[in-house]
Amino acid sequence: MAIARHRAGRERRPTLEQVAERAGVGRGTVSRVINGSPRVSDRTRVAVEAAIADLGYVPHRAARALAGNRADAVALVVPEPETRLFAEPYFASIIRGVSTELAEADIQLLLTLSSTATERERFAQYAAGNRVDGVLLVSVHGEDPLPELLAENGIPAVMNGRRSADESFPHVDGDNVGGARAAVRHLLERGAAAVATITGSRDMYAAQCRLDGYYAELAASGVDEDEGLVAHGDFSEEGGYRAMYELLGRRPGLDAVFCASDLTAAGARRALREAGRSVPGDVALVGFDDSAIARHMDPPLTSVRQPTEEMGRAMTRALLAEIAGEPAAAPGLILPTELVRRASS
Amino acid sequence: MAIARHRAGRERRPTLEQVAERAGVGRGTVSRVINGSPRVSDRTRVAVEAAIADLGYVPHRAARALAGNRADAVALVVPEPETRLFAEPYFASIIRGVSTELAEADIQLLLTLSSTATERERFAQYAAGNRVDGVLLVSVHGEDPLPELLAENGIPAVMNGRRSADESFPHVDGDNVGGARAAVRHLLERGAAAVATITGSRDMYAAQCRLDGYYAELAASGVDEDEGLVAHGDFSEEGGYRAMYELLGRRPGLDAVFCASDLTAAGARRALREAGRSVPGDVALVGFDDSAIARHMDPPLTSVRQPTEEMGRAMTRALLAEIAGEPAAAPGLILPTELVRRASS
DNA sequence: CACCGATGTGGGAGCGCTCCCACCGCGGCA
DNA sequence: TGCCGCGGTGGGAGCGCTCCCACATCGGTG
Repeated sequence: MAIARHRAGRERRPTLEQVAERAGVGRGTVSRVINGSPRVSDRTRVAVEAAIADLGYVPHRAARALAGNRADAVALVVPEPETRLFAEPYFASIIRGVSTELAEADIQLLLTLSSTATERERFAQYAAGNRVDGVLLVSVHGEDPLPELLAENGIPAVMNGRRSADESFPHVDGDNVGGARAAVRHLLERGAAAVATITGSRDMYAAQCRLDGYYAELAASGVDEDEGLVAHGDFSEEGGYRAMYELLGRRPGLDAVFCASDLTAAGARRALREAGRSVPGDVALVGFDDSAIARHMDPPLTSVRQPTEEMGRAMTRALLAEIAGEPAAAPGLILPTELVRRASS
Repeated sequence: MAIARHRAGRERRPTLEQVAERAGVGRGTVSRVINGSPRVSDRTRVAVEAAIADLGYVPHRAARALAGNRADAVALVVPEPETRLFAEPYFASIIRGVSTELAEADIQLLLTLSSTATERERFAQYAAGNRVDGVLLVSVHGEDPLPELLAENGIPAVMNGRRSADESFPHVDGDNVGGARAAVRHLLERGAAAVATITGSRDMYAAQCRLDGYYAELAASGVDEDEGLVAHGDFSEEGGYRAMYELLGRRPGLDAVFCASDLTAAGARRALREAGRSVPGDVALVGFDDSAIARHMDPPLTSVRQPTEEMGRAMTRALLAEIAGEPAAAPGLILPTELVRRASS
């Protein structure tokens, strides 16, 4: 029901009008100075700036938004079931990237957790209700109606990641294929004879890419594929644990495993320990995401890091461009990943 | 420089006026219905609600804010150097609590990362510029000028944690003393003969509380204090590592350690492993915060969990009450903590 | 010397709401 | 019957901006 009462004792802030009076100019001129219009003489600009400083004037956001038919704010939408995302450095640094980029443009960041599909539809409504200029989407699943809802309503939006190879929605993603290739190449270079992999959820495109990268690197290195070395996980620790046992049962001689996520690697590591295999002595292990777990595993886990902060910045820049009506250069942007070597391989 | 151009193709949303016309009433009446005023007859209310539904009307936030002299938004301020906070489930679930509570009140959440002290002052300016109705503060350090700046400007604010025992600023905190006591009691009950502790940064009040709890529980259990069993860390892994070696040097016979944070415990665990001590066989280990690391340590770490989601909700409720001008019931609120038992003890 | 465009500038007209005052109609009371 | 009070209602006035049109002013041009 929103906020009911006015606060007492909060002094009234100076208005444009007062600045204008003080500077001895008209309202329009002050507005021009504030918005960096070139159509103001230097002398006038200096005088206005002085008045602004004197009065400690700060533009009133709501008034600006109302008059200018914009919000000067963008929303970052996070699926509620995945607030675990917050627990990832991945996400933290995306936010940092978004935040710095927005600060430069003097645009506010609204954080929205949406749980149900209905709530996401409601959000599209709200977004349309002139509350935000654009939307940043994180962790979008295949069935999520939000991207299309936003598109229908003509609300600029950019998502993190892709839902398929030919994603038409504007997006910024890390190079999953390249990261997986680097990981596998690293294992091969270390002399691994049988490199296995534990995949992520099969219905997620990122998991598919990481598997593709695995195959691609093997092919490039002239190593024959062996389906017995591929086990399916679901990005979870438990999935990694089960898949590792599966692999050990099928190919006891394997000496390296590329896991589709750090959590998966943690599960695999547990299974390996139970099975009496040492890491990296018997089996070398590489994960993906470079999350907090990776650094704190025993031994610390080699992992693929995505340029997350830069991804946040890139998403934001793309969104601001879209909002400004600039024609999109490309539907999406793929940023390079990096292998972080630690003791597990 | 804010957003320059208008978007094309975005259909114009219906206004209050149009709803009024459709329902055959005046603007004021529709406004009353929207704001839940009791001074509307049932028949009129029904008619207006029907018109709202027909038109898919959504109030225009900026217009509301401007006319009503409020923002319907609160800011959550996170010190930039501590975006590592994001990587904590602690923080993630505070956000979840804040977010759900705000959603119920239909108030927006603004996320602000502020790095430097100057930037924090600038933020106080902005906050005063009618951008937000209130502010939530996380991870406030002793020298931070922001709380006082906000207070001077009469901006409602609530912080998470305390800077000292007699914190006068409105706050919500977890029961650090109680949590530490529970941890130590647990270790004693398991039969530990010599319970050591590794503290957090000495200049942080939370660290002091956890140490106080350690002493308090020992006293309550009739165990004599032994300064040799207390080593100082700084909440970091490296600090825990060093402190653990210090302890092992001084009291080789210790068989339990209460660590002021999970990260500290991870460092201690590494030192113990190097020293050939098993966990929990030789030494039982307990951490604090119940972070992601705790679950993924080997063995999984017993840790003290704070009711973080509830803390987020409580902070928000307190803030909304303050904004509404309700007299604060108490300067602060302390919520109980809980010991999560795992294999490390 | 009249005319013109390029610069600057002032200020009216809104943006979509909330607030509040005026007003209407009705029942109860003297 | 006349008057008061009150639940309900309409709509004017503004919130602080941006947009844009109108109006200087000034140096070239023909």
